Amino acid sequence: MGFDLLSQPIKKYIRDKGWSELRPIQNAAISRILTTNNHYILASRTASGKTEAAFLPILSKVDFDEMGVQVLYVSPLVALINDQFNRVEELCENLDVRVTKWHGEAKVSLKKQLVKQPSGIVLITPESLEAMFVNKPYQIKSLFFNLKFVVIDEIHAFIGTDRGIQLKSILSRLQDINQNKFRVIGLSATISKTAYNEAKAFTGDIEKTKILVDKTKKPINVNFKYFESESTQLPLALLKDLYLTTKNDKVLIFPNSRGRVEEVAVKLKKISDRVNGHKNYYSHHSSVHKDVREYVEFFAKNNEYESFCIACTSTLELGIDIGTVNTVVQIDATHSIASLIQRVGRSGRKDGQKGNLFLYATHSWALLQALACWLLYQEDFIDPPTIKTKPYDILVHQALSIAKGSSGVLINSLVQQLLNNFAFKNIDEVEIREIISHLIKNDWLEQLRHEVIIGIEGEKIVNSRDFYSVFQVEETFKFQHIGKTIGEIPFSIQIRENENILLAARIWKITYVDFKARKVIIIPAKDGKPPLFFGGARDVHETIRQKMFDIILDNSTFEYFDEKSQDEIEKLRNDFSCFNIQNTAEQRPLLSSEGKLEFYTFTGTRTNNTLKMLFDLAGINSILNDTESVFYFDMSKDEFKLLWSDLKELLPDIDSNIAKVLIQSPDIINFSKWGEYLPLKYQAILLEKQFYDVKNTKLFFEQTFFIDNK
DNA sequence: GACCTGCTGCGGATTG
Repeated sequence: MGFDLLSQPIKKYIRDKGWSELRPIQNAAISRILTTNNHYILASRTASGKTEAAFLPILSKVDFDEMGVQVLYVSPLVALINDQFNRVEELCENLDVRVTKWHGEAKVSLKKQLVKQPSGIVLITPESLEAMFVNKPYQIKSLFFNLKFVVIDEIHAFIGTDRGIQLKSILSRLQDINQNKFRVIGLSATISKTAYNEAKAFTGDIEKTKILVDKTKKPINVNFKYFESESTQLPLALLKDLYLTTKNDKVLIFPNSRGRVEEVAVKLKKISDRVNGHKNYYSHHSSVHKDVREYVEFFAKNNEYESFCIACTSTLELGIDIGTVNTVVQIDATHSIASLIQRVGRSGRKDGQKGNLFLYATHSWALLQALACWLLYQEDFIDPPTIKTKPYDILVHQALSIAKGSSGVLINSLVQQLLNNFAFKNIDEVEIREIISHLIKNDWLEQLRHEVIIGIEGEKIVNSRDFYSVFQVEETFKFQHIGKTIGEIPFSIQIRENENILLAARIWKITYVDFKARKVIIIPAKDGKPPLFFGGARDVHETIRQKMFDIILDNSTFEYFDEKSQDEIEKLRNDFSCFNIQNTAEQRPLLSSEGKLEFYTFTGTRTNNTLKMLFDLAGINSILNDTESVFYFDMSKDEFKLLWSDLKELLPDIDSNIAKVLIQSPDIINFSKWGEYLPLKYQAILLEKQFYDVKNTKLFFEQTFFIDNK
């Protein structure tokens, strides 16, 4: 067993803890990490002891008397670093190892101490690593030349994201300055089989990376409830039911948007006040100030007996420790199965305890989507990540980072560094040279003979505090009450004097707006509106849409449904009963009535985006409602069918068509922070992969047959 | 209706 392989101090730690046995993932990880030289991805559900699974063997194996930092732990969240710092320090209590936090809010004096005498374990974010490469290029070598292990926590949060590509690039650069080769241990929540290779890609050596999976699921009691919504506000009946369901419990509520989070928190609190219930109603999302959020986390973690209710967005989806939660509520569907799994995983964290999940829906398509996600979760299907095979935009960022960090680099050397970087393995030399020339042409880089340095325009970019991250952020207004910041909200028409607004589960009146300093002064009020936010809807994968279609066309009933939920599903089934569908994989309903046409595609968001672009290019007027995956047209079905075959002609030349779209509306590339620094042709490829889905659209054209209504 | 994540280095004022 794993235990026997561990070193004496680690064995003592386990005995002192009184653990009677190790978890399956821990046993597996200990023997593999200690007896092989492979990289590992440890995939298992939340609270299954993954951190210990990685650190017990690593602490047994590594000789911390050696020079240089020995173990680097990378996390997507500062809050997680602060949590894990305490756990790692505890794990090290029988060892003489220095553990250092390194992120934007960590103590500068401790960072300086580490630089002076590099050793032990460092906990860091990808952005702080990026900053080290840019600002401390010489120190990074003395810090990390002798690194033995890199632990990537919550690696699923990096898979299929720009931040993940940045992290890969940084790890590749770290491996280059390492005297040996460090090993990588990735910790992941349950991920899709189709994501395995993508997870392995973080180590730079797919062949030598093995995945250890513990498929054990937490048993969950699930209940679906339906309350039709007739306005933008949540129905009172839903709120009352929600109050009664959760009033004596420790609860997380996920209502999908920041505005809704505030609405839920304030309205439940009001009900609770009226009937003398508990007062522990909180809201937790990115616009609530960090101090307030930390207080909420602290309260949830440290009170044993009191009930509480936190309405939140995906801020509480990742592994921040908030102690015991008994019940999770999801209002309307999650956009993905992965997200549902993460949220479900937050309940019933104690061993042997069942989790409780309530899925409330306010309209039939949300109910259908929630059900589809739940059924796919039961079938162990998880949506595959979207993979950007040619991340030109992140390459631009890394090229600037290397140029800044080296203060002068030979062009050939820069090209080689990018070419050898495993984050960019699908981008070839011709492309890299073309992109570098474009950077030089626009003064982001400057050529001096065979070298490049940062150009005049480039200086503005790399010297900004915003350089280290690869994601976009909106500018926000600070909301302050007697000198205390309550939250930060992006500009909207609501930000004006005498407007009342909900924030941090309280109601406020705006008394003063300072547009120059972006500051808003607020005082408590009695009544107000949820804050407005503008943001894109999130992509839904075609498998979820396919499942939704399958549910509509079969006749199963669900024991975890309330009566109204079953009624709503039956209504949808009835709406589609006018079609004689035999094969749900290939046939799609085309509903015509009096010159109007509805085309139900039941496909993914990006495929719908691509279809929409093709309709636009062909001059066909259409309206897309992605929530219901339906297009509306003002024409007869015969006209449409004729035009449809013409659309196919646009597909072979899709690249130049996408380039046309870009020229017409250059802002469409705004989803990528570094995309605007690319030549147009590379922007088009980025757009094709991230916003559209040409591959699946081609498949859709090949497979799809229309079925008319009777 | 429609999310989230991170942050250097320096100068100058303030405080113990």
